[in-house]
Amino acid sequence: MLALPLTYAEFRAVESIGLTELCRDMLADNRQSIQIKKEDLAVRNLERIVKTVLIISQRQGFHGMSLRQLSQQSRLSMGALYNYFGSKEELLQMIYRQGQKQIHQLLPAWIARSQSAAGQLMQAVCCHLYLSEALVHVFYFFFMEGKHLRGVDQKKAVALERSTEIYFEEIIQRGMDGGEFQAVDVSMTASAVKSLLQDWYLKRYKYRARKISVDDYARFALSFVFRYLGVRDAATL
Amino acid sequence: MLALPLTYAEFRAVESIGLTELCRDMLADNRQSIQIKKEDLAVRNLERIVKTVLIISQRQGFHGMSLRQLSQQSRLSMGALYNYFGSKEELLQMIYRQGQKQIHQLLPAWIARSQSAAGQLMQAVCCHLYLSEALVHVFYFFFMEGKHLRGVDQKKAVALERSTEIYFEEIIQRGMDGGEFQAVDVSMTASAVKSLLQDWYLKRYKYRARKISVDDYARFALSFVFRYLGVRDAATL
DNA sequence: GTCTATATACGGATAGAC
DNA sequence: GTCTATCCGTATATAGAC
Repeated sequence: MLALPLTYAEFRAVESIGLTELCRDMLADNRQSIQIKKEDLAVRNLERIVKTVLIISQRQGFHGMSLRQLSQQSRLSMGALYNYFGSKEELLQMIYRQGQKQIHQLLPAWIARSQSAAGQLMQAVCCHLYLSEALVHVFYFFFMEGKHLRGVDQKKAVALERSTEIYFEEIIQRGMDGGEFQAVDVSMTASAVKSLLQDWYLKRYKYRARKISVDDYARFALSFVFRYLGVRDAATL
Repeated sequence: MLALPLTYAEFRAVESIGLTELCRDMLADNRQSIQIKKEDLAVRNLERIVKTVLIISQRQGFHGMSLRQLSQQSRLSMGALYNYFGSKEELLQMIYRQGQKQIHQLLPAWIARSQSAAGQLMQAVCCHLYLSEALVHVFYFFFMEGKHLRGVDQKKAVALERSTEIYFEEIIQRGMDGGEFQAVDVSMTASAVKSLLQDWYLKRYKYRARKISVDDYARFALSFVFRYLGVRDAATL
């Protein structure tokens, strides 16, 4: 049995990640366009809004969600909503940009905590899975709605997708160069790893139904990839 | 280098799969609700409609597509459109149901062409990849819009997803029982295979940019999985 | 700060001319 | 069979009362 460098519980104890924190940052980054003065109130309402957006979008897509529906389910009037964003499109962008920041901040930091390529791969896989677990709805939203963004935001979404893949490419390449991993197609392997990680939040309902925890999944994904990379006794890493 | 049981070119030569064929079937299955008498004309227009729906939906989602937009881009008037479907919702269902039929018909037939578990796994992976290559836009549409279906169709979508996974579970289980594969978690492994197959049509742009052909991808995916299953010389299969 | 009421545009859908 | 014109509901967004 492969030993994880850190469990989800440990991760959560160290990093404070969640919708509340996300919304606090969101408020800070959009202070000029959000009218509300009282900090607490603003964060609380913003969280209600974002949470509702994520839930409705998961079922109907962001396009399919009307602001009336959002207003009813978040129990904020139409007028009140417009104190928090200028337009429906802007709301989409706000959520999107905030989520992107999280990944950019966390992933490299956690990778740096290990020296060996195998260790870094474990850190990266765990960090990505745990982050997507803490913010499942956000990640799911990203995947489904990212394609509907336009202009600059569209480019940023593609760039984010690419940049996380590059982290994996670099680790795999370093592992091959250092003799830890056997020779493989680096970009294809990184791509496969990414697809496994995405499956976790795209098929959340499935894994929940089967009572697979994120720790279970991390162990499985890592052993799957390590075997391909020819890492014999991943158990002792 | 792993030898594929069949290439994409060979697959296409045997099976006639494409949007035209899909639309011909679609017309046959909805003969009562489609007003148009002339067979050829109906198929041609239906294909224009479906093709346009898939393109617009890929960018904006089905919800985000207005029928006016569909009318303009397909160069059929609003009135004409309504000769081919009764409502926007019905159009979605028509496309969805037709695509489902394809998978249910093809996958089991191709799997049956091989005896060994390893052989069946190759057949299943190739068939799934080639089918999704022939109908990329349809598969992409399925994944993105399947979540927005309601009622019976929602259930059917989940059932389809599950049924293809079961094909893989069965093959892997049989391979383990027969000693061809080493012991693994069957459901997790099948799930991982499925996620690799989905990546092909979900990230089509990426692989096209990198000039990875579907044959390349099939070889990679199979070698990745075979190594996990402990199949030593997949090259000679 | 939050609400209700409303302006304005756009959505799906249909009727009826050609 | 196809088109144009139009109905009518609902969408986003805003103004102004409280």
